[in-house]
Amino acid sequence: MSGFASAPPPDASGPAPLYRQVKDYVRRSILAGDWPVDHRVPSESELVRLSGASRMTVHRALRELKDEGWLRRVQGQGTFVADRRARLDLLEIRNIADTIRSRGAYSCDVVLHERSLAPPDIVEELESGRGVQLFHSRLVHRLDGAPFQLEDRWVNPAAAPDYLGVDLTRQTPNEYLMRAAPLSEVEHRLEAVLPGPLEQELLGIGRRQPCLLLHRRTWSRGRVASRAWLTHPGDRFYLATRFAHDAGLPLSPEPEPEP
Amino acid sequence: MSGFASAPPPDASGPAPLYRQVKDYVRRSILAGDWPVDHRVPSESELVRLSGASRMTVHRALRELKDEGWLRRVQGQGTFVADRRARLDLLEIRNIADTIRSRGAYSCDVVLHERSLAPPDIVEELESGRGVQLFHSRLVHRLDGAPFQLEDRWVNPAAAPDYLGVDLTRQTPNEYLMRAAPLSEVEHRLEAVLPGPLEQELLGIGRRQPCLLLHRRTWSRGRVASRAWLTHPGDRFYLATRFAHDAGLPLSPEPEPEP
DNA sequence: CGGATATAGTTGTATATGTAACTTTGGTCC
DNA sequence: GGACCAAAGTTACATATACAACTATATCCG
Repeated sequence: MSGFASAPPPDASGPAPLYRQVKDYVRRSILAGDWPVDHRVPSESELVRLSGASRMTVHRALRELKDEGWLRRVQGQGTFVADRRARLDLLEIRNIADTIRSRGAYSCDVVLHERSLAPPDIVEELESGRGVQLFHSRLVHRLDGAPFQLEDRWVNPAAAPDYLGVDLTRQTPNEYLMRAAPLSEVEHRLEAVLPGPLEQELLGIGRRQPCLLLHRRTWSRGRVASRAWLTHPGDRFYLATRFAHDAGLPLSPEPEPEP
Repeated sequence: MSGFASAPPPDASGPAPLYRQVKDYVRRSILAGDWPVDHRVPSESELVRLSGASRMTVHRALRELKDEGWLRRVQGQGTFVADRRARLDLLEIRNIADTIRSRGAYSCDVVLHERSLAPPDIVEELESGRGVQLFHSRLVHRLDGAPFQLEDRWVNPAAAPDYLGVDLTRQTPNEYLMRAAPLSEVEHRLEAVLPGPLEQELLGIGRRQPCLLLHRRTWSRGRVASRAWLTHPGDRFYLATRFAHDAGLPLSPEPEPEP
């Protein structure tokens, strides 16, 4: 076997770090279906042998995959493929590209990117004048090639006049807008839906697959800058975050015996 | 300064690992407000001096904090406190019960409220011993009489021994637990699902009605206190946050007059 | 057979060390 | 003054090594 370094980094920024190669190898094996849930992943020493990396490097790769919800590790026992209903953060509003990149290779299809006349309800939500043409884009964000999120967005030309000139494959709408139209306010609404046929096809999902739909509206300089629908298959993991409160513990009652 | 090891592990399972102590120190400094956004965090070598740990250990702590969104690191430059404002939504998810009350008359049916032997996966999630009986409750929260949310919850007796004696029609599980087992940490996971027949009946919804399913796990005093499934018909509003950014203020053109 | 014990294999943490890449700063030279 | 270069300080990656903690299995002994 061994398929290390078989997927060179899509970007040309030199070879990926070793730990990353090991991660990719394991992740690919899972995504390809070679290792089903609860399958026992080669041990650290085994992967050392397979990859040629040191144990610390292999350990780091596996630890990060565990933290990201791909693996389940049991001390004294081994490493296993985790149940994929595990976490992925959607509601973390940082841009989708970073979220995906932290878990695999990011890519996207630009299905639509044009100026067009919006239906009345959109016009109303964007609080723009009637008859004004708006920018409209639709993207499929992909993780390791598989559809991950469908983004349908209307943009207010008054807030981001250059939107049509942006290469959305190099910069997500969110990334561009954050720069071009500094965010002043955001509104979110979350919903569970059964998508229509078009969305089903773009996302590559079945008819009975429920999805999370995140409605999002952003303001900039007192104007509505954009209105987006972010659709996300609901069986592939979801938002998870863990928030520590510090439980009211004293902040530093005991100084430090500094040598 | 120095407040290392000031927050002893809430659980009594021995001292926290070193890298964890360093993480906690940095996180505490941020949460306490000592280090504002863009504040420059002590360098690795500085933290080595302060903590007594090795550089690798300090490096791991900072790297994980970066991965978790607390820090921003720039090679050749330093480590800075990241801007987490855009992630506030996560915190908003906490008070769902209050959300229900704010919309109308609240009532609930207690479908189940007992001590019972939990299936293995639940036991694992609650991190309780095998063979230990746990508390189990299932409620239908109603808004103006109509089913609004289905709550299925397992409670750790070690964290809330009196749970069975609580009148859940007068006090929601969440309300009781907040008092009885002070919250130290929360984990959420969100999912879109098509509920099974039982849930459909309890919620009074149709076969093709997708729902939002919020997984929730709470910690108290170092223990997992409870694990809950909150099911919510997806055609009703679920989460709506609007978050203002202090639009008028410049984005800190002058970050930090660091001596 | 049953139980205690030793052993091998696994993951978790920690350190010491080295190299590479990047940024800022300061100085030198023209 | 301007361009170039060197040095210091920073983060990033990788390795070798060691020990600790935990699990499962095999073995020995009564």
